[in-house]
Amino acid sequence: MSHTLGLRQAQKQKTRQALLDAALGLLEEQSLSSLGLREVTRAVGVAPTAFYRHFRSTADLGVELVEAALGSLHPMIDSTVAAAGDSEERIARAVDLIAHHVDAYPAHVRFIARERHGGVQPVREAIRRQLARFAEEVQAALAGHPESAGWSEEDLLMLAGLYVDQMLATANQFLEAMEGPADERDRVARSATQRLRLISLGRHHWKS
Amino acid sequence: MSHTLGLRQAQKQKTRQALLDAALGLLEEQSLSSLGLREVTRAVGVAPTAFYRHFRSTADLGVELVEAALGSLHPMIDSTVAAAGDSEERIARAVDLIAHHVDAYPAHVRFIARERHGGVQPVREAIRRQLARFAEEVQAALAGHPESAGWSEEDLLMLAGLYVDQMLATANQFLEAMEGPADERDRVARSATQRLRLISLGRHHWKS
DNA sequence: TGTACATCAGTGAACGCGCGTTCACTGATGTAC
DNA sequence: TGTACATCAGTGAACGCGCGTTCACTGATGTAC
Repeated sequence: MSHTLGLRQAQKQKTRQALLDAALGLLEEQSLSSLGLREVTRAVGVAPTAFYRHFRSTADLGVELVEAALGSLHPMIDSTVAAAGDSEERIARAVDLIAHHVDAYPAHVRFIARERHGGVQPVREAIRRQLARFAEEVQAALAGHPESAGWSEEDLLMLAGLYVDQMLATANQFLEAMEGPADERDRVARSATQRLRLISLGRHHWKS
Repeated sequence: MSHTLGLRQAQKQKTRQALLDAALGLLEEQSLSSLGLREVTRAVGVAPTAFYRHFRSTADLGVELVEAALGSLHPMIDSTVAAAGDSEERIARAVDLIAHHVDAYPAHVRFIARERHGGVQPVREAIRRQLARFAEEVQAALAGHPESAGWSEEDLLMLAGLYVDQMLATANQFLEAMEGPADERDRVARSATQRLRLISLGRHHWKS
């Protein structure tokens, strides 16, 4: 390692992370636009004023949460869209990957769903940017498939956007299923698989 | 007409509607979970306590807004899914209908997008119920098509859900396009049309 | 290693403000005769 | 039509409370020599 953080910096990072974690927890039951700075500091156990050492406002904190929730997700694309195997294998892998991601990070998934169209403009913008990046990356990965021969750039981006929307819709359905009966999860997985199969079918018969 | 409302009842309805309208306006820039009762009454010009003559809470008002935003939309299904014409004609009509609806009721569309995954549980529930009804109605309409021969109930509902999600996604894209350059609207219309074409293609090659 | 000074993450008191909710009220509308 | 009483949508004062933000502070950590 090139440089260890000083004690002071390390402690600051720890508090900062605690604020982010506490906020994410509180956001499971409300929207960012009603999240109070004092709520967050109270949950962490620091003075309200300590908040300002890390964030300008709760909106600012929200933008950071977007990065935490979506920033690390980009490598997932290669392991699905650009992976080996036929359509059916890729679909199974994608649905499985989404299910596991929702299990591992339910609060992140809920946060993105909630704030994508939420009341805080900078956060909406940050999510929109990240999702646009996802769409472009999926587009690039799709371009590598032999099935994409003859497709225009525009239509490939259309298909990529459709896939990204499906990814989010499926993640939300898994999330909602967590609060219902146990077999609801399987139902969601089956339905999501069928949706992707139908899209895949449409793709293979596109302008051919 | 069978009975005219008394003056008192008529005036009460008028105030009630003014509260709903004012709330919808305020919700263009924030989430329901941060909407204050006093904000709403201030916008209307009545005393804060007057609010309680009409709603228990802002969450209660939100549920009423869901009915206002989605309740009147059910007849739209017949004029698209169950209408005459081939796939291409139905797709053009659907995209056009969505575009006009967003132009006519932008605040309703924004409200539904924002609160579908928002921080107020009873409102989320109300939206979920309405969308489930839409999906069932689309399913029933799809069942009337000759192309649906051989489809299982489950797969028809899957397809119906896909269409409902597309409807919402497209409405949101039109809404976002209203804040951008004028040609963005056309781009959204074209992309939505292509998405529906691809889904339609997949549908026609399903298990055949 | 020790000393003197600088930095800065977190503190705690204080502020003015708007919130949701309660309560007894007013006065126009509705109803019974 | 007129009178006496009931209803009830909207009022306005009052309450306790938590909010975001300011400010000067403290004391542990960091740095220069």
